Amino acid sequence: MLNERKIMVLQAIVDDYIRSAEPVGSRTIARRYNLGVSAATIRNEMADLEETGYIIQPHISAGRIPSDKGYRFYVDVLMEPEPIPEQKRMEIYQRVAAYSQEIELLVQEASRLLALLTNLVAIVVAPQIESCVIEQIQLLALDDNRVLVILVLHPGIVQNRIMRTAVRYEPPTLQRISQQLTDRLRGMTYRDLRSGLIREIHSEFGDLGATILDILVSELVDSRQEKVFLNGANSIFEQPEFKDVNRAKGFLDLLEQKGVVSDLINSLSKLTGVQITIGHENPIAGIHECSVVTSTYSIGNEVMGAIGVIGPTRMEYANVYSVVELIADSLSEILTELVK
Amino acid sequence: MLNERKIMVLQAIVDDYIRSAEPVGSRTIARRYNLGVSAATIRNEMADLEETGYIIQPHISAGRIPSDKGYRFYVDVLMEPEPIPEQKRMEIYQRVAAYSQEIELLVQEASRLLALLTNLVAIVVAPQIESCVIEQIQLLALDDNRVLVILVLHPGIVQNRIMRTAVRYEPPTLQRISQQLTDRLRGMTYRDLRSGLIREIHSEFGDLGATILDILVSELVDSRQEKVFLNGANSIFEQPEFKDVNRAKGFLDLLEQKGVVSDLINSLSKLTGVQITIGHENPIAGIHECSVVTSTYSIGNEVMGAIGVIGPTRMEYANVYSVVELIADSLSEILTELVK
DNA sequence: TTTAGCACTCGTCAGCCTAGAGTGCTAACA
DNA sequence: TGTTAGCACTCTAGGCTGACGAGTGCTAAA
Repeated sequence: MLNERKIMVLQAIVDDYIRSAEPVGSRTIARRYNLGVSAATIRNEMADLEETGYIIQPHISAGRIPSDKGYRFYVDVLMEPEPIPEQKRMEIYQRVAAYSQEIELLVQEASRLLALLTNLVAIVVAPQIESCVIEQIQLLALDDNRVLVILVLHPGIVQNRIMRTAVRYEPPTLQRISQQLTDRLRGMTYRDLRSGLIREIHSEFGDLGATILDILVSELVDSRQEKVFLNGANSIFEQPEFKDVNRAKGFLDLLEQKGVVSDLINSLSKLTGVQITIGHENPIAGIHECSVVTSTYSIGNEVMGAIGVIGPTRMEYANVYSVVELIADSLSEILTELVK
Repeated sequence: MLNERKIMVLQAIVDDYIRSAEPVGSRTIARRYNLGVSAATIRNEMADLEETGYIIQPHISAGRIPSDKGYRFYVDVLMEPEPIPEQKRMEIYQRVAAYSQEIELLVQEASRLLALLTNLVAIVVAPQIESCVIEQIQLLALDDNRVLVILVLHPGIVQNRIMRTAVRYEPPTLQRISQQLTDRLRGMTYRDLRSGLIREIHSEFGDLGATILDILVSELVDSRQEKVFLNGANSIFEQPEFKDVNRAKGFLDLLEQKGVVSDLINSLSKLTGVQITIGHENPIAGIHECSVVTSTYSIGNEVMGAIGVIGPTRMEYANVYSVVELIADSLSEILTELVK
């Protein structure tokens, strides 16, 4: 469909536009990229490219910019992921690894780094405790009327909650109940807990045990809404497409609605590896002029969450691709190592 | 110094400017606020007010806007905190209280609410664990080479960290060490731990105990940098003073440097009650055109952190004052109740 | 002391113009 | 048949201008 020269012209347009954010004219291409033909010839090719939908003319006397279809072709066919030098790879890995005491901090740092390296808005969905396996439940007497409930989930996630009690519970009692609960629930996931099973188990325990089960389930309600972190929201002001305040504000407001972002990320990260979604390919209206680059991160073989960036369709795909991939991989590696 | 009428004129200027964000002219005042005198008279008064520094003329043929000194007078003398209807007070209290399972969530929610109600950027400094008293230390075997260290601090703050060990520790051993550490450290603060004391204690314990002490101290390093939450950063775009993208970006970038904000808040919240700092009164260059309204929140009688908003000097002081006060009070009340 | 009137100063905005970039078309050329 | 040069045309960005309106300070009269 596209002959050699058309492809070269398209590539020149995409490259130039990504760099300059200005519509690219035929003369610019002829001058800057020496394709061996004159501007007039390039004009003809551009007319064809426009007719087949790869490029767009914002107004009649302007240069051309890539369409979503043009970017898609670029990403699928032309783009070569920009290699990241080994030293830089190490640096990034180290910097993320420095936060490996706590999973949430780790993920946050990955997000921050991602924003920094791409100059885009970084989005990270924290590990989803829904599908984590319960490892241990421990109760701890704090004083006469407070008990600390500690829940340890498989890949090293610890959650706790303080519970009020009417009477004092002695350590041996708590120890016994801890053991009972652990024996009964070990190996289950949060998801299992929610599925009616809870009611069945409820009766097996005394008052305290039942109350704790309730706490676990209500905890679950919190965890249902995934934790999403945004980073580098400010950096979008560097992009000329957001020089208009209202547009920038609209975009940020949209991202602020956390449900929106996690839906987006989840819908995109069904597949493994780096996914690129361009403009109107995005399921959410309102970001039809944005592209999203995501990947998932895992512990062992299990996908734990997603990470990605969002920015204008005009973004440095080759670089962003590599960075997202690298950070997702680093994260997986560190997390896997962590729970080994 | 200021006679009755000058005060009325000043009040009119401040009120009108806060509302409209446009320089206020003498005719506007004469028309809108019926002071019983003509525009010309008001002009004379305004000339005097300008000479004594209460108002400023942005350019020669414009109306007047309040200076920092003008706002200061307004805040100290003229302003009456805007009463919040009982029903709304309840609503706010309830909404914050809904998150009382966990202190950090609670504080976050207060911040979110503050941003929502004031349309400004809300800043909250989370409880400072530095000055919290250690209540209990508990060790829990997770598996052959991981031990969970749980630290319970006095006002209901729980921290945990997973520790790698070379060998397996049996529950009784861990129980014994937990008890030893708790006995020895109970009643101390993080701050105490840092102060050389640690080395002294170090030798009293075996390998594991010493390692755990180290973890507590390194935990401390993290906690040193206070947790600061920003909320509602987007809302500043609604303020006309930030209609310029670069200015807005500069402001947000400044706030992003978390050290800056916590220094700011700390320096302002030495005193109890609501503090208002206007324009150049602020210690930080870069926000000389902003005002900051802060208050502290406490558990019992001990100040735990600070909460506040930052926005352009032109802000609805009366309303913001009341809201900040209410939320700080609610927070204190809920937290105090929580640890009782 | 207050007020009306007047001359004066600016900032804003619409309208106009120009320079520059870019196009499509046509005709000539290889 | 594909390529190129030339040309007329279109459109935007940006600068300039002049009218308008808001606002002031000053003066003189009440």
